[in-house]
Amino acid sequence: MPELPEVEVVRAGLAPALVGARIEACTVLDPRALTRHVGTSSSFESELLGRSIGAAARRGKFLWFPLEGARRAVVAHLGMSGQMLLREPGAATERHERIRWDISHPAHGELSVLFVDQRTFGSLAVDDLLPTPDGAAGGRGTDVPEVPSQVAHIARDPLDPAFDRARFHREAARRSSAIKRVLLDQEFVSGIGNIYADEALWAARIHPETPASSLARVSRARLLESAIAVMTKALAEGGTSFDAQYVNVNGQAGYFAHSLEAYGRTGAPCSRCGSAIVRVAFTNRSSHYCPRCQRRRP
DNA sequence: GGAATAACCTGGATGC
DNA sequence: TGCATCCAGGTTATTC
Repeated sequence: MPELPEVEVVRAGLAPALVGARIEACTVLDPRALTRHVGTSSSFESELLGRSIGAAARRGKFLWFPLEGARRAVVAHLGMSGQMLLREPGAATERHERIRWDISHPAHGELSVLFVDQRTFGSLAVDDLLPTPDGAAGGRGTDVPEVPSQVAHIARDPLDPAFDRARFHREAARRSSAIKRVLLDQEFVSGIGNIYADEALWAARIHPETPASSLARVSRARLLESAIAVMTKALAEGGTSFDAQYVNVNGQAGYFAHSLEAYGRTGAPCSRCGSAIVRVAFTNRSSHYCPRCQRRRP
C-alpha cells in the first residue's frame, strides 16, 4: 500500500520526466479517477492541455504537479492501489488504466504518463494553490511556499525539514486516543499508514493501544525517531511491495517487505525476543505487534 | 469539538 | 468447478 516511502519513490521517479514537460494530450478513461476533481472529465482534460509542469511535489501521501502560468496544480493521491507509470508513446492500455497524459520534454522527448488504479480509491484533480501558513516550502520537491487547497489540512510529514516537532509533542500529549490511531491521523502527522505505524511502534516498543496522552515525552520522541528511521530505510529500499499493488514508475517492486519486523508477520518470531508476533483487529484493519516487547501499560 | 465508525472499491484467497 | 464470503486499507462523511 502506498505510504510515504512508496509515494516518494513515485515522486522521485516522475520528477525528471515531468518537470519542464508540456502536456500534449490528456485522456480520462474512467471518471471515477476524478472523484476529488471539481468539474467534468472534459474540464480536467482541457485544463491540462498545453500546460507545462513546474515541479513534482509531495506532502505525506499526496503528490501535486504545479501548472506553469496558473496558480493551479494537478493533485494526485494513489489511494490503496494507485500507480503512476511512465511508458513509451502509444503503449498498449494497461489493465485498470484510468487516465493517460502524453507529454513532451525538451530533454527526454515524448512519453506517456499512466494513472493506473485497481481499487479506484486513488484520484487526480486540478486544484488551486494556496500559500502555506508557515511560509515554508509546500513539501518535498518544491521550493515554493504553496500547497493545493485539498492538501492544506494535511500535516507535514516527519521527513519534511519544516516538520514541527514541538507540535507533534503538544498534540500527542493532549490526545486520549490510542497512539496508533493518532499516528494514522494525517492531520496530526502525515505519511504514516498501517504498515509503518506497526513498524514504528514495534521499533519504539510501544503497544498500539497505549493512549497517546499517557506516553512520556521520551517515549514520544523515541516513536518519532523510529518512524523517521523506518521510513528512511524503506525509502532507500524502494518501498514495500506485497503484491503488484505498489510499483515504481517503471513497474518495479520495492524490497522493504523483506525488512518488516511486525506488519504481516503474524505467528512469526519477534527478532528481538522470539515471541510470536500477534495480529489483532484495529478499527477496520489490523495491528501487528510483539506481546512481550510491546506490553500494554495503563 | 473530539472521537469512533461506516462506506467507498476490486480482486485474490478461502471455504463450501 | 463454481459460487459466496472475507479481507486488504486511505480518506471522508456521518454519527455519537
